[in-house]
Amino acid sequence: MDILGELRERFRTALAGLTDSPNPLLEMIRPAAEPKFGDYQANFAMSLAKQLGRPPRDVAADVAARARLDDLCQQVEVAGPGFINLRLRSEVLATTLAAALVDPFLGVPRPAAPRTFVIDFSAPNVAKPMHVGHIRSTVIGDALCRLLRFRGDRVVSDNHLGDWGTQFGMVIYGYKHFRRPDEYAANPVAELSRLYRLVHSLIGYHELVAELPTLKQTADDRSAAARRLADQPPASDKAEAKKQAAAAQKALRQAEEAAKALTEACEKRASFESRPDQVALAAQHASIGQAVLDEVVRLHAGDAENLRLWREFMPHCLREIHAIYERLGVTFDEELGESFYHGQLADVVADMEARGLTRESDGAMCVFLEGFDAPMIIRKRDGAFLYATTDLATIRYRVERWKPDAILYVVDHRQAEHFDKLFAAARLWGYGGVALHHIAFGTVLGKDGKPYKTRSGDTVGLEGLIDEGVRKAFAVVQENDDRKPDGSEFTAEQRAQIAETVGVAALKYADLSQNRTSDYEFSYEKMLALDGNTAAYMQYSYARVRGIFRKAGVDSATLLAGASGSIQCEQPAERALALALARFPEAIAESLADFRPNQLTVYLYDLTRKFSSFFEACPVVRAESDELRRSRLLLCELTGRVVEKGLELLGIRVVDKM
RNA sequence: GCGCCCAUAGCUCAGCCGGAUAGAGCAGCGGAUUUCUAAUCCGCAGGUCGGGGGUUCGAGUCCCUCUGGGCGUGCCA
Repeated sequence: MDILGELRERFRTALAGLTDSPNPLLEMIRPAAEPKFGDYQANFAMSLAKQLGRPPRDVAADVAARARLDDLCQQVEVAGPGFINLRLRSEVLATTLAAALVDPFLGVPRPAAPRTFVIDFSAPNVAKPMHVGHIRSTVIGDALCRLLRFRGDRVVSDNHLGDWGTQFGMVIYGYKHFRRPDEYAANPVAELSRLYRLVHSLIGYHELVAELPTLKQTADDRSAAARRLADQPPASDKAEAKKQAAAAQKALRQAEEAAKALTEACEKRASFESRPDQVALAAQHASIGQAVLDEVVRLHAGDAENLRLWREFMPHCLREIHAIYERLGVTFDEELGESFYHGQLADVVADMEARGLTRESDGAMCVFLEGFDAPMIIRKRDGAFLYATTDLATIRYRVERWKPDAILYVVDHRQAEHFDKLFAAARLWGYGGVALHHIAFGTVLGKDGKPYKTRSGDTVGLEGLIDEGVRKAFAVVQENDDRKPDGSEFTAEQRAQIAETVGVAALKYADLSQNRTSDYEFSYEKMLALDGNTAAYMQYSYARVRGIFRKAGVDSATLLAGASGSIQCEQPAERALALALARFPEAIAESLADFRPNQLTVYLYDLTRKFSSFFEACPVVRAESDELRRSRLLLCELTGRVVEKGLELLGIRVVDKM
């Protein structure tokens, strides 16, 4: 049973006749802020009293009486200005948990009308190695798929691969000019990756050199501006003088930043130029940037050679990223990348044109949208299409093929404006029937508060990130196993397996436990911490549950098949754990209300803490009576299952021992 | 310039649609182990929720404004 749902239904009946819109009021029934207020509290009486023009406490008492809660609550009291505090009967907890124990959905109610979601996430460029920037989309998107499916909705997960853009132009150009045939034959993925990096660095060098004069100019301008402000005589007015000082400070800071940027650029150039072979290559390929774009144009135009190379490279690139997905435990129903939509783009533009939605401007085909300064460009002056065009084609395809109720885009918050425009354009185009959501997330930052990079300023590869996490996890596993009082219990292979599970879990959990909208600071130390809100803490709780069953010599199946007997909640720690277990449905609902997996991590942390307290306070195997032992074993069993399921919904695995 | 986002304990962060005395972890301090995994538990200390104004019975949460920071901003994705 979903207790909160049941309480709301009781109050819905009680509110009949008092208000025409009970839903907002029912939303105000929630878990109690503090244990001393009970288990749940209803906060709507103050607001309802206002509407009715009656004293809030009277309204609260009246509605509480009409809700007929006696069978659910052992105590219902009106407190403060009109809060209704509710304390559940222990029998209600016991029957709720008994039902959850035999329910594959652990008490989470089935939806009356399942909906269909298309979830667009991960979407890496396949021509270059995945990096830290892909972790959030991949992990959050996967968790949302799992959560929605568990709730009973239909989900189509779609990896909208970047398989048709500039990155492929780089690889093709690299292959044509720099390939090492032997290495390509031996290890195509590594060689393609090398070619990508080489071309990328050559283009980067040329751009850097081209950019240098501008950087120098900016640095000079800012420095002059800062000096000018610093030399300004202070204003006589105090407030004005303060403002002046602040402006001078700011100008100085900007000047310093510009100078730093210039210095860094010069250092970068010097570093590149310290290798004569690189300089020679750069000189030989002076217009490599344009040449790469030309390769892309040829590919898009159907050039036989480039298309052949693209078809040859794709399987290698896909194998590379799939290896990472496998390690992360992430799968997709579809992987329809940009290339899939290529043939549909001209028609998208033609169709929108035919409907009178477009207007030509400076040679580009545009959709002008109300509320936006800049139009959405769907065909460039040179005739090429853009990602906006592909995104529109993708919406049309998805709507026609899957008829979804909603499409979710799990994409970096920096693209918010793009999606605002895209969704507005889609509505204009006639696709207003499907709900379109941008599930935005923040940036992964380094210790310096800037986007996470290696010390030399390169992006951090995702595979290396996982390896490092697993390596650090291994050290922890090893240390703890060595320290066990009865001697270590794992083989080297077991240690490695545990480390892989714990390390990957730490990485994913660290990401999922953040509010997705905020940036967060990446730290191995934090994510692999042994306590606090970390994956290891959850996994440890699960392992402890399994440990109890091993010690008790009971397995879950025989426990459940055994003679019935209800769960007791005499001890505060037992009751607190029972209540937390009964709230699993609320946690699922809360996580999906605004697509925030961190709501589930908050719940799991609360649950496992309560389990730890229970573990300390309440002996299970050595309980005073068989009845109590059985009751506690049932609590442990459900805890294990909820933790395992909760982590599974986050894409995280458990281990029996650690 | 315009637009969006952010500012909560020393640090990293929660805080749901406005609800009672703002919560965790880390770091700090003090306890607990002959006991089912101490990868743990219990306790102490730590706050002008960036400043100011407003709406409300009630504001960290909503509105206005200022300050500081991040991001985006017509032919990249």
